[in-house]
Amino acid sequence: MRIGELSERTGISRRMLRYYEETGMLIPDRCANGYRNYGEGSVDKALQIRGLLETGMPTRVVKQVLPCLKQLGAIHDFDATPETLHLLERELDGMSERIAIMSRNRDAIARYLAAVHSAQAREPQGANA
DNA sequence: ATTCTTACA
DNA sequence: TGTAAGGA
Repeated sequence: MRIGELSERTGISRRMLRYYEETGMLIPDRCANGYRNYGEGSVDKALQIRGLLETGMPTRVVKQVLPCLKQLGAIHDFDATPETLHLLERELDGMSERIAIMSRNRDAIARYLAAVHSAQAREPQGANA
């Protein structure tokens, strides 16, 4: 399939799909006319890449770790290099740290919202902006 | 109509 | 990341 179809099927912009290729995370083959030609497996791969990227993992790491992951994010590669293993250990720490930060902000926002709701419940007339 | 590359905002 | 330019 060409880039347009993959984009529609994954919700990932054409721009980002080309970026995935540029960074070596998802490399399609080319048709005679120069158009990118993606295989069916590209749908899952693209989604997997986006998921990893959203955890804050840098593209260079995603590129290196992609062949060690399975569709849903489960590990299936038992012969990962020692370097990759170490890289993953560092990523795990980074992810934990980001999760901690997000948790703090989530709680802060939840408390703020609870306070607002509580105020509204007691002062229904509040005609603010 | 769709894609391609390069480059700028 | 989006968008524009200039081609195929």
